[in-house]
Amino acid sequence: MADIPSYKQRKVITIGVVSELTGLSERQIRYYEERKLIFPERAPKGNRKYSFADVEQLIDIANKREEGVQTYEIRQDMLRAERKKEKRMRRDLLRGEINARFGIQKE
Amino acid sequence: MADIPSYKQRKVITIGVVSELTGLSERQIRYYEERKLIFPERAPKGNRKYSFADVEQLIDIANKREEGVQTYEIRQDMLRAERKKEKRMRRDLLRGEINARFGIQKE
DNA sequence: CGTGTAAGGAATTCTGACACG
DNA sequence: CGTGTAAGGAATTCTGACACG
Repeated sequence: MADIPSYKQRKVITIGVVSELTGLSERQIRYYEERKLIFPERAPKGNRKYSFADVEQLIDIANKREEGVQTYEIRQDMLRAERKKEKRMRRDLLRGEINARFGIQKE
Repeated sequence: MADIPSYKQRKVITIGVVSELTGLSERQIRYYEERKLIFPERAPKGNRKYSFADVEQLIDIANKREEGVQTYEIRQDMLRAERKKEKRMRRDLLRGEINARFGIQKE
C-alpha cells in the first residue's frame, strides 16, 4: 500500500539493536565502519542508523571474521563483488536500451 | 537469502525514529499505545521497539485523527477488521484441510 | 479527550584514548 | 590488527503529573 517500501534498505536501527541482532559488540560494529565495511547513516545529532541489509552484511562479516579473514580481505572481496555487480547492471541496462529501440526478440 | 526475514514485522525501531518517520510526537505515540491502538515490544531495559508495520499503522491513525476520528472509534474499527480477518483465515484454513484430504478440484 | 510540557532518573550513544598483542 | 574498557558529555527514553479544554 505504501510506495515501494524497501524496508530492508531503510536505515532506522540504532547500534544497540544491531548489536543484539548480530551478537557483535558496539565496539566491533564501529570498528567495521572505520574499516569501511559498513556505512550507517547518521541521525541529526550523530547517532548511527542501520538497515536490515546492514545487519545481514554484519552477520556475513562476523562469519568471515570467525574464519580468520581480516577486515582488509573482506573489504577487497566487497569491492570486487561490487565491480562485478556494476558490470552486470551496465550490461543489463544496455540490453534494455537495445530492446527498447529494436523490439524484444525471442532467444 | 535469510529465512523469511519479514523485516516489516520485526520490532527494532526506537520511538524517536518512529516520531521522525510518522511526524507524530513521542507523546502522541505513547498515548496511542495507552489507548491500545499500537503494541510495541519492550527492550530489556524498557525501551519501546516498533516495526515498520507499526509505523504504517501509526500513519493510518494519524490520518484518521486528522479527520477528527476519536481514538475509541479507531480502536473499534481495528477490532472489527481483526475479527473479519480471523473469520477469513479460519475459512481458508478449513478449505486447505478439505483440499488436503480430498484433493484439489478445479473450480 | 488528546496533547504539551517540566522533572528527575536511568540507559544510550558518541568520541578519543590507552591497553594488549 | 581487532577488540576491550574507563571517561565525560550529550542526547534518548521512561514514568507520573499538571495544564488546557
